[in-house]
Amino acid sequence: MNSHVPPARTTAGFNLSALRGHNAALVLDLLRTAGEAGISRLELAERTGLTPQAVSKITGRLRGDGLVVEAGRRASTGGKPRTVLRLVAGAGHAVGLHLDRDELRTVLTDLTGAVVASRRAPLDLGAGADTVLAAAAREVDALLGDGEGGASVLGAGVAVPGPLDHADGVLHRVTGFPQWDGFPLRDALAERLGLPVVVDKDTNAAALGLALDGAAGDGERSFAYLHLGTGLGAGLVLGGALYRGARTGAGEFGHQVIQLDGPACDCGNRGCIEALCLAAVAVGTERGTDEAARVLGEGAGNLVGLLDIDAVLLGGRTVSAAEERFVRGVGRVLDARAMRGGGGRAIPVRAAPGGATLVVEGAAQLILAPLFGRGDAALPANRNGAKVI
Amino acid sequence: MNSHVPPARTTAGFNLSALRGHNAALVLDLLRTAGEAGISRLELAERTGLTPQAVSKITGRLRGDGLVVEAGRRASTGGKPRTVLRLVAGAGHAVGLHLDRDELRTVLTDLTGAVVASRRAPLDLGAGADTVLAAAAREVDALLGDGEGGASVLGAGVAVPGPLDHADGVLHRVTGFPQWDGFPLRDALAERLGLPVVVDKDTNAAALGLALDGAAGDGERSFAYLHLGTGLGAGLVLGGALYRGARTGAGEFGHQVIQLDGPACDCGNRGCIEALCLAAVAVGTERGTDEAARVLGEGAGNLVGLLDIDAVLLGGRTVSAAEERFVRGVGRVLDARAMRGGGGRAIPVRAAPGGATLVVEGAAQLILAPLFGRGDAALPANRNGAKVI
DNA sequence: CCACTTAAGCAACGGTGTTGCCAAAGTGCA
DNA sequence: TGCACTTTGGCAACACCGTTGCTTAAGTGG
Repeated sequence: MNSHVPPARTTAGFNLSALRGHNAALVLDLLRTAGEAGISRLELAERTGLTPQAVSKITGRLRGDGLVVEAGRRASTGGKPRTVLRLVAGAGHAVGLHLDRDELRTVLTDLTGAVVASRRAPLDLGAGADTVLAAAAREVDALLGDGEGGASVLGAGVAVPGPLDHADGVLHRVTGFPQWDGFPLRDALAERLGLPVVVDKDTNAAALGLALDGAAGDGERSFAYLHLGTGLGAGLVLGGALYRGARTGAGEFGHQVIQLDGPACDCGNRGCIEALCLAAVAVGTERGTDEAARVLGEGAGNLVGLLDIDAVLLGGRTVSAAEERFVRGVGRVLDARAMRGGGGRAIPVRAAPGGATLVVEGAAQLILAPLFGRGDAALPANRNGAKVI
Repeated sequence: MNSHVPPARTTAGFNLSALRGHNAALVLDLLRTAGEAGISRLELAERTGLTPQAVSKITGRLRGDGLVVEAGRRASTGGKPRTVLRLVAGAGHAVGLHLDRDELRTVLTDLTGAVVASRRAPLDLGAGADTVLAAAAREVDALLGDGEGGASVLGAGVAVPGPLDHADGVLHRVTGFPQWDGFPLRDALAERLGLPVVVDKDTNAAALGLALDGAAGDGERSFAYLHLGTGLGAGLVLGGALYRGARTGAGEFGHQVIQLDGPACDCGNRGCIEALCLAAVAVGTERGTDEAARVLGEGAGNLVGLLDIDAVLLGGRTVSAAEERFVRGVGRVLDARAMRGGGGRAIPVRAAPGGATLVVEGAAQLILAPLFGRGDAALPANRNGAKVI
C-alpha cells in the first residue's frame, strides 16, 4: 500500500571507496593517538586486524598524500627494526570558534588538534546576527593572516551555547537570546568565511575535544562530560565518537528532574539538577559546594548506570572554582553506589583539563574528528561539510 | 615507555569479506523488514545506496544460499515490472529461552522471528544450576523434537532477569538469587545444548525484539523500552541496534534517583524510581497508578532528554494491568516537558505489544539480530557465538 | 505492430585486501 | 670477521568486491 515511502536510507551500503576511507581513517586515528612517539606498521596491523601488507599499502598512500612520514626506527628485537611512522601535523588545519555569551574565542589547530594560533575578543551574543557574524569573520581572517595554515584549512567548527540542530546547522533557542531562534548559523557563516562549517553545542565540542586529546584515558572510549557554569549541560561520547541522538539534541542533563516536586526551575520543570546545583552553589559556603557536588553526583550516577560508561569528566567555571571539592563530592556518590551495587568497580571521576580553551579546541575537532572516523556514534548517515583530503 | 600495551583493538579494520558481509546483512535486513510483501532489487539499491548491479550480485548469492527467493512481480510502470524478492523464513531458525523467576518459556522462531513452536513450564530459578540447566535442555529438546527446524537452528538466545555480562555470558547477581552470582551460563548452556548460546538481560531481549519486529515505528531507530513488573528496568535501542554500554551493563533505570533523600530502596539508594513507582502502585487505587505513571514519566523524560530518542515503549505485568493509564500518564509528562522546552514535538509513548511472550521472542532475536547487522550499537568488537550462514 | 520505457543480467574493469615470496637490515654466536 | 637466524617490509600475482557500459528481457502505449 505505501509504495510512496520516502527513500529513508536505513544504513549506508559500503563500497570499495568507503572501505578504503574507513581503513585509512582507522590508521590515521591510530597515528594521531600515537602522537610524537609514532607507531610502526606492524603495530598498526595488530591494532586494526588488517594484514601487514594492507597496512603497508594504506600507509604508502597516506605518505604519498603527505599525511604521514617515516620518523626513525625502533630498537631491534633480533631482526630488522620496525620503522616508526608519524602523522604530519601540518598537513591540514582546522579553525575552531567558540561563540560564548560575552566572548569570542578562535583557534587555528593542526591535524593533531594542537593549537597553532589563537585569538580572543569580547562579544555581545545579543547584538544581532550581522554584528556577530562580522566579528567572527574578522577574527578568523586575523587568525589565518598571521598563521602559516592558510591554504590547508579544512573548515571551521563552531561551538554555541544552547540547543541547536547539528544536522542542518540551525540554532534553536540560545538561552537568553531568543533572537537567534531559527537562525541558519552554519550556512551563513560558511558563506561568510568561504569555508565548510560545522556547528554544535559547546558541551558537545568540549566532549569531542576530550575524546580526541586523550584526556579520557586509554581504554575509556565512553564517557560523559558534565559542564557546570552559568548552566548545566552534558556531552556524551559513546564508543569513541560523539553521541548526538536522533535529532542531534542529546545531552540534556541540567533539566533532568532529580527532586520530584522540587523547587521550580526556569525551564518550567520542578527539581531540575541545574536548579538544585546552582542554588547550592549560590549559598557560597563550602557546605553549599559539597551539596552541589552531591546533587551533581546523583545525576552522574543515574547517567553512569543508564549508559554504563567508563568515566565522568567535570568542567565549567563553577567546577573550576572548586575543582577538588567537586571531583571528590561526585566521586563519593559514585563510589557509594558502586559499592552498594555489589562488586562493580566505581567509575573514575576527574576534572576535565583544558579550562577556558576546552570548548574552542573541541570546536576545531568538529572538523578533524570525521577524518579519523570519530564523526558520529550510532547514527545512520554521517554527512557534514568538511572537505575530504 | 609502554611498549607492552595489550593489543587493544580500537575498531576493526574492514576487509573484502567484512565488506561483503556488511552489505549482505544490510540487504537481508531490508528483506526482513519488507516481510511477506517483499522488496524489489531496485528498491534495495535505493535504500542501501549500492548500484543495482551490486544488489543483483548480492541477492544472487543470497538466492544461491537459499535465503532469498523471487516471489512474483510488481505492476509495471511503463516498462518491465520489478521482480519481488522475499526472505525465505524457513532457511534458518533460532531458539529463545526466557528463564524467569517462576517460569521457563521457550520458543523456536524462523529467520523472520516468527514463532514456529513454543513451550512453557514452571521453574524455580532458585533450585540450583543443574536443575535449571536440565530443565532448559529438556524444554529445548522437546521444542526441537516436534518442530521441523532441527538442522537449521543457528543458536539459542537466553534472557535472564538481572545484571550479567553479555560479553562473556556470566551472570552477576540475579536479584533474589545470589547462588547464580558468577555462574558462566553461556558456556554451560552451550555445552548442554550443543548450540551457540547468547545471554542477555530480559529487558535487553525485549527491546531487541521490539526493534526488530517493527513495533517501533518506521523511522524510530532509537527508543527505550521501560519494563515495570516485579522491578523496573530498561532496554535501550540506539540507531537500530541494542546499546549495551562499555561493560554490557547499560539500562539500569529502576535505581535512578529521582527524589533526593527520598524513601530508602532495597538497593541502598534513596528515592529510586523503582521504589517510588512500586510504592505508588501498591496503593492499589487509580490515583496510585496515576502517581506511578507520573513518576515513570519523569524518569522517561530524563531519559528522552539525555539520549534524544524517537519513542518510549512501556511493558511489564504492572503496566499491562493498566496499560492505557500508564501510557496516558507517561505521555502527559513528556508532552508537558516538550511544550515547555519550546516547540519540540513530544516523543510518542506506546504500550509494547507482545505481552508475556515479548521477552522469549526477543531472546531468539539475540541470535538473529547479528545476521541483519543489528548486533550491537557503538561497540568496538562484535563477536558472539552465532553461526554464520 | 512498433517505438518507448523500465528491469536485470553479462562482460570487462578498476581497485581492495590477501597470499606467497624475496630482499633488506638487524642480532648473536662461532 | 663470517654466517645462521630473526624480523621487517616491499613486490607480484591473485581472488573478489562493487562499478561501468552494454545487451537482453518484458512490459506499456499509441
